[in-house]
Amino acid sequence: MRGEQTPRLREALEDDIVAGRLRPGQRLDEVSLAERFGVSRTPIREALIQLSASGLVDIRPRRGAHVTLLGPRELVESFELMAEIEASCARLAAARMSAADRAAIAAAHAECREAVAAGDDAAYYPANAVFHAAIYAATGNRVLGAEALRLQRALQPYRRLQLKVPRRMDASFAEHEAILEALFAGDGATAAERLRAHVLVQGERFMSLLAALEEA
Amino acid sequence: MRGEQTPRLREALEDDIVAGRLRPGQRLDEVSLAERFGVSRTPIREALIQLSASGLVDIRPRRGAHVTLLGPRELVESFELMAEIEASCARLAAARMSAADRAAIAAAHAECREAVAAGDDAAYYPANAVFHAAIYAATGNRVLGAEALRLQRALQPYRRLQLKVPRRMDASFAEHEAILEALFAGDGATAAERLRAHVLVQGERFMSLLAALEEA
DNA sequence: AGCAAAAAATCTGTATACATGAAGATTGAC
DNA sequence: GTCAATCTTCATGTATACAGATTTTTTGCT
Repeated sequence: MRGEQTPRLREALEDDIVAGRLRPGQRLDEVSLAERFGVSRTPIREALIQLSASGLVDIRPRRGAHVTLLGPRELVESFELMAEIEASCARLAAARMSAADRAAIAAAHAECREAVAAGDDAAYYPANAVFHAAIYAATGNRVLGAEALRLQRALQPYRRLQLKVPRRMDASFAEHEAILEALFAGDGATAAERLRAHVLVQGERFMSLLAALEEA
Repeated sequence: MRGEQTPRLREALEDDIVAGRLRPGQRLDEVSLAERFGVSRTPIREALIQLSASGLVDIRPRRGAHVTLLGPRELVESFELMAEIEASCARLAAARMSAADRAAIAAAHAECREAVAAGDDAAYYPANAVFHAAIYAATGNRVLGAEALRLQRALQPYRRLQLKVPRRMDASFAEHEAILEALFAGDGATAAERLRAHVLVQGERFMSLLAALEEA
């Protein structure tokens, strides 16, 4: 066949993981996946290796590939890294964003507002991701932006759970508003601090949820 | 054979790239590499994919693998990302480092001092890397630390050139001293700012060098 | 009936084979 | 002599084959 299998497979698997159709910890059998996608094991294997590198899949020698299941410690550390990177994005975006960047952020924020007004969790979820991504893009630094996006996707499966926390959506939107205010005022330091806290609180709330779940 | 080839190959190739034996832009022919290491193309291919994910190798469809050659823009952006991450490390390390972490940083700094005293570029180079790595480790955040190390290695091939700038070693060491002072005083904000500047200046100096080279 | 040990089945890791697309060489024309 | 087009060669991408290891199942013993 023509040389287009591996990227397609990687994207398909990535979508499955990020969207939650494949859950953290689940085994990824090469033969089954090969049959499912109608290809041989080779491109499946290559796609899994790539996903392993971006953190979505965990491959251990002779034990196969599994959807990454972060332990409590790694989860806290990952959210902290995310918070630091997003804070950097905010600081740089405040200093550099173009009019188009500003418009994109405002548009994403409006999307979030609509979801909140409608009380629609399912709609807030992607709108939130777009809002954050718009800030990454506004830094003008594509390497930094790509890194932020990679982390965002790696943590997506875990955020899913946490959004079920009551009233989280409203609190999240209020935080967005404060971030946006500082950002548009050109106050990078404040925007960075608020965005850092916004991300960190997600990690903390998730940990609380995790602790509660483990009690049961 | 036993399942130990791919990791070994990845490390060998990574060493070759980071140490400069394989230069940015150089082609990585799968068949030649397979012959050189006495294995088939399969594990070579898997190692290359992994290196591609960590940024050391660039694979383009039907065009083969090459040692990553960052363009001017990507280089500036990568150094900026590195600067942001290292600044975060400094801030967190100042707040959290243990006595052992402090000792490790001090030891690495002493190594750097010896290299400077001896005027030994070749020795300063790895000692500098260890000094920075000690700060990453002192954050207590392994995910963050791993990310910082990954970037450090990806940029290593470019730093090599830049260390040839006259008197850069002395300036670098002086900056280390200022960073260490703030760090040991528990002043995370100052340590972060100094480390950020320390990394950024490397990127800028490199760009000047690059511009000078392109003139010739 | 429960547990342990051995055998069978299965899956991973590596090697090899083959086809398609790309790069280079050679030949022909201007 | 130079440029272009075609053909040849070669490398990548995918498929398939095979060996070793791991896991599961089955069987025998307590």
